[in-house]
Amino acid sequence: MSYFVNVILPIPLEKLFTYSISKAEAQFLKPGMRVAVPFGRTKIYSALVFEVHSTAPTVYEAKEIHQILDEYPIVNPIQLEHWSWIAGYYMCSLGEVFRSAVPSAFLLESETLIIGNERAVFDENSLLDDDFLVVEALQNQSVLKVQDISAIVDKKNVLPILHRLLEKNIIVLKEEIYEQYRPKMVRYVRLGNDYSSEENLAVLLDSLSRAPKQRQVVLSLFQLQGGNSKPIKVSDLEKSSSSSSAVIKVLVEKGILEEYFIQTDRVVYEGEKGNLGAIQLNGFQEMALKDINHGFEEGKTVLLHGVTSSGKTEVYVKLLEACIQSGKQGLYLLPEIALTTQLIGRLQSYFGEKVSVYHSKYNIQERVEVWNNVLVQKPKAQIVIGARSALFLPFSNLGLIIVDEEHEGSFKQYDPAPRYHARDSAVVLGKLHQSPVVLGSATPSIESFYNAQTGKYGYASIARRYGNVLMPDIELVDIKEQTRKKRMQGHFSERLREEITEALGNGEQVILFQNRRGYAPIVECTTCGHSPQCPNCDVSLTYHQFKKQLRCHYCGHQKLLQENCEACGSFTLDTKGFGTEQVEQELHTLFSKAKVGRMDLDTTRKKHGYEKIITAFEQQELDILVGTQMLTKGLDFRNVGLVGIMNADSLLNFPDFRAHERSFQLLTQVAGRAGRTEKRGKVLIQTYNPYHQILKQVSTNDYEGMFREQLYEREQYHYPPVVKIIKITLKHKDFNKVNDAATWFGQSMRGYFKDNVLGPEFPPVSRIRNQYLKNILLKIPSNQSLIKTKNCIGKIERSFNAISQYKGVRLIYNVDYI
DNA sequence: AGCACGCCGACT
DNA sequence: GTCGGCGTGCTC
Repeated sequence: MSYFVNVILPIPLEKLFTYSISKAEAQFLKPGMRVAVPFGRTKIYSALVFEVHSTAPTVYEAKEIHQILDEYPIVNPIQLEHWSWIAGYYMCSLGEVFRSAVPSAFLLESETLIIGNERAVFDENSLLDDDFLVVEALQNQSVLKVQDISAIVDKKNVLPILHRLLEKNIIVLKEEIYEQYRPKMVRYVRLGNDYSSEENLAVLLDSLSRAPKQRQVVLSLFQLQGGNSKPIKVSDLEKSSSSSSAVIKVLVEKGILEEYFIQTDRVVYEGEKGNLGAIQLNGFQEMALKDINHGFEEGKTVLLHGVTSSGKTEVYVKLLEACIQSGKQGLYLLPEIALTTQLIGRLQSYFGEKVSVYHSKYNIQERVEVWNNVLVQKPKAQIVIGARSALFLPFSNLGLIIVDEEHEGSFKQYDPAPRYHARDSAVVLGKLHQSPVVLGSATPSIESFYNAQTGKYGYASIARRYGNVLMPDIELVDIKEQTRKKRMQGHFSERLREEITEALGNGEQVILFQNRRGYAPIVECTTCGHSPQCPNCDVSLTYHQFKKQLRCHYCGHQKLLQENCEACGSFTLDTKGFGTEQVEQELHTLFSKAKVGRMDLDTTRKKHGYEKIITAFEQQELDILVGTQMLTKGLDFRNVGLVGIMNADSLLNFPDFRAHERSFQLLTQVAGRAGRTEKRGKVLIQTYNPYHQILKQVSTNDYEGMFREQLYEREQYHYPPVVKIIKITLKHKDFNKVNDAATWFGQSMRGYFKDNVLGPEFPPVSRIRNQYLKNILLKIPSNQSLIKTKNCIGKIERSFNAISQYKGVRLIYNVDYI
């Protein structure tokens, strides 16, 4: 009998691949273990075992696996089931889910190594120049990588060289896969065995009298040890003896010191022990908790709708407490940007070292550690707080999933596939684990609130702010009128200036929100009207004053701003629109004494940039903080008396059916940053259109009014949650090809789905990185089968792929597009 | 997705 | 003449 495995490869191919294995391997291998397999002519990939069987493939000969990479499954059956659901629902391959679900360190790829053949006999003079360079390099270094060769000969394509050398038997190739994860080993030292007794030590110190540095090190070691036998890190010793590693190295070589290694965790929590159960819920929170548990009993996902600053976190803590007391694992999902030190710190102070954190700013090594801790159910990973990808950790015993800020669009992955929504995938994961799920928000998404209204989800609410702090007082400022009366200074209305002055006078801090980074989104020549465009994308370049640069926010292209117009040469350049940089600059002139900070992608790109700004603001080193929507998320500043929204219209006029919902959420969330203590906070919203319905609803905090109105509109025009939508994007560098292909695809779709197909239509930015885009939107009414619909799209795709003139046009499916 | 193979312009 | 460009087809 022969044995086979079907494996998932981390590539966007629909099928599983079959490899042959020995009987022993068949007995050892389990689904969820990784194997290295040869793929194509040269590559070796890490693949994940999906099933072990003994049915030989009929139309091809299965290759043998290269090696087994795991001793036990790193992915469990529940995950595989969850992945299958994601692949099916979001229309992508299992391989794509695999690729984004596991830490990249698990996905080893092979690298071709070039090794010199020592026994080769050849005439050096017969070699070409390039070949000779390689041979020469191999004499110094026994192993070379392909990119090394490429650097040596300064050519991109080194295959011909390798071919020639291979033919002459001068080199051998080897495919090597690397385990990327290395446990972190910390170097420790102790005194060598010969010197353990006191007399010997005296002798030793004597003998070192002429080597003061070394003597100092030995003395320091003693001090550090302080009588007990705890291990001493080399790095600590270096520090306390203020000597170099060279000195220690000499001592080790002399045998006076002995070094040894201990494997340690990269991710360690260094705080106080958790003080479980120390929190006391107020009546409103208590009610919400009861409602949530009631929903859980009915087996429902529960929406927790609590106004900003109502103390949802405490309710989560109570839920998590119950979860870990029953010995289960808890998962707390947050949007990436809301994963602040503030919140993590709070959770850790409740749960101590039972909390692990998992998000994209962690390096791959740290992620592997969290993964492994969850896999073996270590207590230190009993609660995981993380961004959307934490959903993929190998939980086997989930007892609770919290999705906080559930309305956040960033829970939906946009690119690459799988384009999954972490909130919805979490609900499915909860079902698989029979674990309850709570979705929390101050401004629930229309979808979730709709689900709560229709009884699909349970509902709990906290309508009061914690400590009975009043909701902020929201005032709309008509900047059209202000402009007419010439009361504007830069982008600041008279009211805003007054309020800022007052707040600063009271020693309060101010947050100003402008949802656009850079100085100005458009630079325009007032003589000829020309404005610099991105060469790769169909957008104007944004001016960043800091480096006098023009930048494309889509592809990252940048160049220096010239002083005169690049089209007509005149010096009459002007800017249109404004971003955070400009607000910051205006503040410097208007409030020259205030210390101003800016928080946007440009100032937080570095690993700790974000934290630095937040800490500076928290510790009141800054008076005014200007920022983009980053500052709406989960930040809790005590001393903010005023929040100003520089321009609400840019949000409201966004060409999308969710624009109003999103504006309401964003504005309410920013407003929520104001006045989190006894004093009532003030919010000023500057707008050209103060009578806009959404702004009124924001100012009266009328979520339900907003919901009713939006739902009515979506029922009228058929948008979610009344229908499901799939956005299909066609992408190619040739404009006409995309156009024709999209027309064909749209027509085929219309053949099946009639008026439920919208487009094809060019998106607002129709070319990104030199690729043209065109979208088709499919609406799926609730009574239409999703599976049948997707099968049907699949059929159209197959016909499409058979048309040679559309070859190379990429199809991108985005289910539940946000 | 990679990556090989194959065919075509522009330079050492 | 080679070098490197991209189109095409396949991967157990």
